[in-house]
Amino acid sequence: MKSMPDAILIAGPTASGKSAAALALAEQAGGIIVNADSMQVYAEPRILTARPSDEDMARVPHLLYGHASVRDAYSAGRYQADAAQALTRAREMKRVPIFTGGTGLYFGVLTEGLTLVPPIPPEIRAGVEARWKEIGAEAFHAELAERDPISALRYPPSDTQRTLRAYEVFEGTGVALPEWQKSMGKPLLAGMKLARFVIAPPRDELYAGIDARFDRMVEQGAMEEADRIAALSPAPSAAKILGLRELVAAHRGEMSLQAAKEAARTASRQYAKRQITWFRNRMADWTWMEATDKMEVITAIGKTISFTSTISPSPWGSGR
RNA sequence: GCCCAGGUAGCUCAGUCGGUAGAGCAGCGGACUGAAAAUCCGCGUGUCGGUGGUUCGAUUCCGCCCCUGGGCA
Repeated sequence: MKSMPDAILIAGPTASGKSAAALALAEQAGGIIVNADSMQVYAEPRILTARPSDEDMARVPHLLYGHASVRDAYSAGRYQADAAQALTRAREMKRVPIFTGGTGLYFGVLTEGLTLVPPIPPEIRAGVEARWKEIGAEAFHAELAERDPISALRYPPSDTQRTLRAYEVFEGTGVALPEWQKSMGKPLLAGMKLARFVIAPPRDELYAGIDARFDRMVEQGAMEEADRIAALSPAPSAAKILGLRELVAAHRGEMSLQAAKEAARTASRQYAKRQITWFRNRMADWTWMEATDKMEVITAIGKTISFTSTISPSPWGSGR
């Protein structure tokens, strides 16, 4: 049967309703949902990261949700390996993988690939970070320029994240990052027939949804969850879960709950804006949907898929 | 009622010895290759409370009015 693409990708900003849409779609299409969100991979937080509920997970198989610990350093590289496994698993189960999430870089791993840089040993990473702290951004940037002039030119000293990365790649491998980047690894979904969607509700609706959702999270115990997670000393990758810092501060009485909520909501809105910027400029050729109602979304997706594919009269069919 | 202080960007405020005004935050646009819910870059969005007067010219000086906060009663 050719009615189904090999994989369906659903990208959308936070609180866009993409998870609900993916769930409904997976039920109809006999699919399996694969996470493409950098924060929903963690096991300990559930409320703060808006992970699918146990009930949802029971309805349709889900992969890569809560399979890592906040204590571990997660990364795009690890996601690549995990997603490859998930893809294999979906094939074994004969279910269409529906990659769902909001992390543009992770979708990049799926559709564009990642440079094959060897893993950098944690000791080296720690050493590089210590060096940065010791001599300061400007001097650090100057040292980077001696090792990797191209990256130093590309990234300003203020871009901590990228200057650290370039520096540690050189320290760890003896080869500059741009050298590595000349050869790109194969995209995980290379050669597959894809149906790609971006769910983008109108900005004001999205923001209103974000605000309402954060209140709901707090009612559900997000503050206690935040405190529990902070106690685990999460790795840097997990420590930036939106709202975590604010709610911990509120829990300790260093900030009013009101102020914490306000700050977290603002941070979430800013995040959604960044996501939209990525989608708009990097996923311009995907199919865009404004719909906020999940039924509208799956109907729209169904139409697109049946239109794209040729033979089967029923896009959802028994499809195997 | 009287006396002080203040009314300038969405918010908190700076400033103009008279030549139509800027910071932070928010917001908007953009970048993005292993921490990406991260990191970084760019953009000021305004009847300067209202109304008269002085002046070539008033957000700025003067009068009156309105509003807010504090004090005295």
